[in-house]
Amino acid sequence: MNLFADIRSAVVDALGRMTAEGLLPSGLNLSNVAVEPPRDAAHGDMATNAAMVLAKPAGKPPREIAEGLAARLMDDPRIEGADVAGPGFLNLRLAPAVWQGVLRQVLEAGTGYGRSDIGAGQKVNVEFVSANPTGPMHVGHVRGAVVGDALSNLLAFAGWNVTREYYINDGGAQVDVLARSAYERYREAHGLEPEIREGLYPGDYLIPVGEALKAKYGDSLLDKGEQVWLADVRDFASAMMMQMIREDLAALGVRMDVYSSEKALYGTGEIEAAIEELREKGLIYEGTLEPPKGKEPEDWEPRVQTLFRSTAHGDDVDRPVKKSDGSWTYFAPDIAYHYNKVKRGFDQLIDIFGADHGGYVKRMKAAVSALSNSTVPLDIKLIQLVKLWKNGEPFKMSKRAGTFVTLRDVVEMAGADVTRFIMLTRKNDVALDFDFDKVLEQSKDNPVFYVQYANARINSVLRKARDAGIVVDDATLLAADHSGLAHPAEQALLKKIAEWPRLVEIAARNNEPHRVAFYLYELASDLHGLWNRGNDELQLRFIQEDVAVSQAKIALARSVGVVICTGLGILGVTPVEEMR
RNA sequence: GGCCCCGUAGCUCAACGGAUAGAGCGUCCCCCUCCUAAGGGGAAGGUUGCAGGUUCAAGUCCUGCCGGGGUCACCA
Repeated sequence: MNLFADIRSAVVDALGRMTAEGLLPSGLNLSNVAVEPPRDAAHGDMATNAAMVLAKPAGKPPREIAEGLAARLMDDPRIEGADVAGPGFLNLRLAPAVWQGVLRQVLEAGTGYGRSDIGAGQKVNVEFVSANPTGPMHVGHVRGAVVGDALSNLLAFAGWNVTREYYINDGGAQVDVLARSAYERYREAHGLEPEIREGLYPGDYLIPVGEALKAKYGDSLLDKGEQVWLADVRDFASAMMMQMIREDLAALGVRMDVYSSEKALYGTGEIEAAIEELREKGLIYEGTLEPPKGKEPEDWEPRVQTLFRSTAHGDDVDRPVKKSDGSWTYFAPDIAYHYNKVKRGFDQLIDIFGADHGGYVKRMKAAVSALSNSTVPLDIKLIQLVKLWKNGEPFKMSKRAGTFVTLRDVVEMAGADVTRFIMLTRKNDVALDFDFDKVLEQSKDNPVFYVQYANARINSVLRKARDAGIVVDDATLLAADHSGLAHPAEQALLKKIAEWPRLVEIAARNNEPHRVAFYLYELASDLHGLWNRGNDELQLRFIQEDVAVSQAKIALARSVGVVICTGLGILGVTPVEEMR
């Protein structure tokens, strides 16, 4: 289905024949042989670097290899031209019918066009969001949630077996803080003055938790010491927070497959087992860390700790897994959790972290490397900050939480579709400006609108055509004679559509869903361009006097629409049919 | 100071190790008897922070600097 992969196969076959004829040595490594769209359309439709890659190992000048390759590729009816250019590129020109055939592929496969099997059914776990259950999700979580979800969609589309997972950090001190904060709201629910001391969570969102605690416990917890109520209130409050977080995620269109609890790891022996596993590999020892080089913390004192020899797996220093009081550091359950993922049989792990967690990448990779004997790759994507803007100035206030802007605020102000798309208009490791005014604007400055508008225009064509009595169902469009689609603007659009399967594979291989958003923008741009040329050149309009000609052109428009809908589906954005 | 990310057109950003580094905004010029002008076409604009290295080929990989951000042992 991937035309570029198909032609690459032809190139590899031709190279094989050259080897058989003794023109090339056998056993050449072809992994770097690529077939890709040239940057400059004047270079033809596709280009291969085969001759340059093989020149050295084959001991022949690149141009000589390229000439031989060209001659053999010309036997392929799909290939109309093969010219050696530059330092040894082989530029290929494909028969128009090949490009027109793309329409049949799209109209046959529908939104399955571009689906790939490069994932080969491998099990991949995508862990994302993993916010502490101490309050509503805020802006900082939105981007990670969207990237994780879109990446999951993308990988599934490319043939991976994907599990979306949320790791609930409910085992640390911050849930105790939550409990104490909720307890004050519980007192408040009884008409007492809450004491929201420094360090507690002040947000109004805990008021309902206080009410619920009152409903459940009546006044039985009042005037009791913390040791009486802390555990119960903690569990109760964090469960309510998780409920709220699930609803927040749902509002953004994100659904998790698995929620894993940090707390649930304690007391089950899982942490101990994971550390024991490392110990058996000789990676756990009692020792003292050197103080950080250069800038030594004020209160530094040498201390004997239980350490994980993460330096054996690429980390810079070894990392403590136990505190001096013998309890686990936060890292220990993280190790156990990742070990758990390895044991569940995932072939590949992906973590989506905030950029402020960049310091944990090496140690986490070291742990997974150690525990999986380097068999399970862990890719960690760091998500940079989102800066909110409104009316030309930074937007910080939230009516709901007071101190921070929540996910809900963003979704309610911008809508889930717009929010999701914009969050994917930057690579994950670059900071992103989210301007409420701009993202809601209906103009070409706004990429969401721009892409949606292209789709709306296509639907408009289909409506008009139907009104004119032209049959435009996919089966009819599929059967139409597409050979008239020869104008450069039409061919350009066909080629762009042909790139979609390749784009999917590249994006999936690199775990980079933003590429889909950029592609859709380019595809929409080509559509708008063709559309506008129809203003001057009537023969480029989709709807013509001749029904058969119309159907061919509408097949092109419809195919663009299919790809836009497919791409938006991967991003988790609902296509807009009409934009009145 | 160590480590991580970023540095590309005036601005915001793309570019699986491939050819003459691309879009959008902004600036300038132009296009509505026409399926949605909520759009489109064109011009100008670059030593890809600097210096080396690897490679047939480097914005991309390696080393060292410069600048910005993040992070740095019993917090998660």
